[in-house]
Amino acid sequence: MNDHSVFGVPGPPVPPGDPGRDAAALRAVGAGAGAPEGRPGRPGRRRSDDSRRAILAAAFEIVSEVGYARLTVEGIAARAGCGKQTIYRWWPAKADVLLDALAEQADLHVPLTDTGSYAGDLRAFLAASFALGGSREVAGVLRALMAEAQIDQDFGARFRAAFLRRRREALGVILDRARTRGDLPAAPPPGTVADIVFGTLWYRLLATREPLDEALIGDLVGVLTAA
Amino acid sequence: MNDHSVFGVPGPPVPPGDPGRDAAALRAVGAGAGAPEGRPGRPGRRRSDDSRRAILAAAFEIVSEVGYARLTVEGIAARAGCGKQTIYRWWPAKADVLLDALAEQADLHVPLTDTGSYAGDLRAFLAASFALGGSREVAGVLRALMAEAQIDQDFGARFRAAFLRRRREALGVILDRARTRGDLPAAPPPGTVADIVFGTLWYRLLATREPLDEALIGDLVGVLTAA
Amino acid sequence: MNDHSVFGVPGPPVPPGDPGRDAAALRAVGAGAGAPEGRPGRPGRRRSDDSRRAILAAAFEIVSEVGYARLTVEGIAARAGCGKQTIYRWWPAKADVLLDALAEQADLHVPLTDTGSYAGDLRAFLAASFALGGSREVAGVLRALMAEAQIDQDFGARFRAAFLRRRREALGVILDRARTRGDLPAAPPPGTVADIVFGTLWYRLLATREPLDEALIGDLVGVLTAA
Amino acid sequence: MNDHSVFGVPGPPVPPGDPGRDAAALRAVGAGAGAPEGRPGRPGRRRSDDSRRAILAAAFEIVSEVGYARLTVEGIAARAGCGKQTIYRWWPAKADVLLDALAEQADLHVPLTDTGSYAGDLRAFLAASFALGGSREVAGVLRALMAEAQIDQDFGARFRAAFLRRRREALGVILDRARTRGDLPAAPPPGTVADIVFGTLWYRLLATREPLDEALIGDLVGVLTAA
DNA sequence: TCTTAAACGAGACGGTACGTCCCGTCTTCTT
DNA sequence: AAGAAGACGGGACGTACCGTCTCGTTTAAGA
Repeated sequence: MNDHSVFGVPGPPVPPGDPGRDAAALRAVGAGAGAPEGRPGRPGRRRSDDSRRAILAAAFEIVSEVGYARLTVEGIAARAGCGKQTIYRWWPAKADVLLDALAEQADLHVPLTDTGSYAGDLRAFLAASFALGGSREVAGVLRALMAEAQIDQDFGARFRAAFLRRRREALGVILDRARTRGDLPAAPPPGTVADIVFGTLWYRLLATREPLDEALIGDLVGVLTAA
Repeated sequence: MNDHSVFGVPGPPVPPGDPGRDAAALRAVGAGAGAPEGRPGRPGRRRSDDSRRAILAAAFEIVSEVGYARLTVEGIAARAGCGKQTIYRWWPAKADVLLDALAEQADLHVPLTDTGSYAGDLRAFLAASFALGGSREVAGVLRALMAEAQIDQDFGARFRAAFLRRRREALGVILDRARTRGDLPAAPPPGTVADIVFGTLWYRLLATREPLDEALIGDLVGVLTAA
Repeated sequence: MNDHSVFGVPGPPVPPGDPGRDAAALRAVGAGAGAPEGRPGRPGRRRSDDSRRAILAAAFEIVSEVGYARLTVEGIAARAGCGKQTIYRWWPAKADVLLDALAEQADLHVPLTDTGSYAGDLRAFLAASFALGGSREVAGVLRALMAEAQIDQDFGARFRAAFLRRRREALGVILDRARTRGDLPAAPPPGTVADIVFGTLWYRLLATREPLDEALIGDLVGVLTAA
Repeated sequence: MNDHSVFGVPGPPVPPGDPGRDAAALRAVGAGAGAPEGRPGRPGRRRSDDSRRAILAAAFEIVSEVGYARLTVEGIAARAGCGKQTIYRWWPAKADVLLDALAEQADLHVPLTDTGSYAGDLRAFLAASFALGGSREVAGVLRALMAEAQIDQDFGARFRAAFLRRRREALGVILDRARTRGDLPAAPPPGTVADIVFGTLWYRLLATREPLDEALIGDLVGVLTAA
């Protein structure tokens, strides 16, 4: 397997053991995006996949049209044609809806194809990451999620676990491979490489809002393969 | 002059020529932190400096105690013992209050002492910047401001102009000096150096929330002086 | 049927045919006092009758204690233990709340018993009307409503339709009966009789604030049955 | 002297004895309309008559244009080109400004010419009173004043003393003359006559808002001279 | 087939904060 | 001392959403 899925990798969508109170929270991150099957052997109506998709689409559209500040749960429900409770039942906060919507709308898969060299792998990884931010809508959602992660501590934890950490793990695969191969520079250490790579990327997105272009990829690869 | 003030450098706080309608909005960013002098030769009660300071202190305290999500204009007014209108009169949004509060509470001056080498200058710059983020309260405010800058477009523009750009300009002084001195590496270009430096810094603050430590300074300086 | 209810006479409180968009506004005047039944066969939580009653009671109490000038929607909500929106959802203005509270608290029914003579009917009508104004609280509410009707044009129209007109209609029944019976004086015409009767009553209430006593009843009946 | 001035009759406009704290309140009612002379032998700037007139005119215009609900002290000051303090210095409430504005704008003098008969005097009195209410603007102001008198107890007392009582006194002159002359009916007593006359008049103004026409005069005179 | 249980749409609920308006007071400089 | 100007502390407005709580309805699983 060459690809690394951002969401949904580690386990089955629904924890089979305990459909308890916190199940929604767990499901909502990384798994809410998956199939909406409630545990099979249970009475009662099943989760509506139509609603789920309508909600994600509505959230993505609204945030694209009017921005995160004007994204409200009531607005999502109205556009999706569902009740508010249906949203609160499955996602703990509107940012989680957006996180799932991102996974639904954008291709978050990072190619981890072995290009034969650390520089090549890095270049491919950066190109794919930059492509993501190339979409105005996706960039807006990413900015909103990172912002909300600062404001809502709980969502921050979920965002780190479900999104940021997986990107770092993906980069980790490349670094492992380079170490095995023997063309990984001694410095800086892998953790710092990740900080520099993702830091630069996010800084462009959040602070300068300049496009993520080819030149930057060259510069970053240059800096990280120099020593 | 060796120091570079983050706020208030380029010009006098109050535009001397035209005390026009939008002066309040202008003053509120980066200059609202300055003295609250309405032009003296004008009728009418003067802006209360007591209130101004009470508001900034209240904002900083509240955000330190309960976080940005629970910082409200009403809460600031209540703690500062002033009316809400007094806040709205001088700051366009609560984030602007916080931006001024930051300038009031934290030492935002960056030392630009010439240490004799690019590496030394960079090391000093990073140490001072990291020291800022070392305070739990200041780090919290910085996170909140960057978050709000993503959510409120107008504040984003003010935040970039009043804060982010000035930090880049400070770093620019170091890079200029290195170029003159002749020990600036050919790559990466200055703009990318800034992206990498600030990107890494902010990424630690926003994403990993790991402490900004000595090791990271060494790694960054190493990477940027290698080529 | 001998009695003439001030509110709710012409039809059932809730128009059975069409529960349209403006139903709330209609219900709020003269019918808001009735049962709070949203049509049963509708989804969604029903209107809370506890809240409705608590709001009316709170409004009446506050206005009795501190006067109409210090009656605020926020105060009503606080005392009633409900949200402000619950008030705004069902009444267009605080005066309408008070109008319903009046109907809830005071006996606004006017006895139209046939006493056998115009003078007797009139005397009974006046006695019942005066009794209303005899309560300090009810008199205060009536003054406030008439005042608000002057200041808020829209409420004025509702007040006339829901209160003033119905009183006139009640008096009209007496006049009709007298005409049929043949003991109605030729002059003045019925409309003027109503103007004189209600005018004198309201003038005492609003302008002189003297008690509405037996002597005045005698004088009025005397004047109107003289010719 | 045949005429009876509504305002300013009983005494000199400025109480000569004590220019104390409450002087403004006293002067403001019925006397604020008079000459704006501060006590002559006093240092300091004299009261500006320009401002006084500008304020009264502004108040009358605003209330005519947008109604009493939207009449604010700030609005008056802005249109009059004066400071708010200048209003608060001379009038205790905006309704008092309006009361003075009414006296300034409308002819409130009631003709007490002796027509030779009670019926004739009454007819002339009513015609003059009805003429007042014929102006849309003046009617609006009267409605607002009576409304405010219900809501603000203190203004109510001033309004009764400065306006309502004087109208009653004017009618009292007619009644006295009729008694002397011998053509005053035994019933109803003078107080009730005033209640009926003014009650009917105000009721038309406040409640039915129908025009005050000739027919009503005839009916009233008929009723009151019948017995 | 009937019962039970869950999810659904709808929408009212108690509540918090918003940003605005205006109050009446308090400086400040000018007349 | 009064005037224009205008900032001040304060209170209420009417609105927007929050997250929760009924409602009647729909859909499934188990009896």
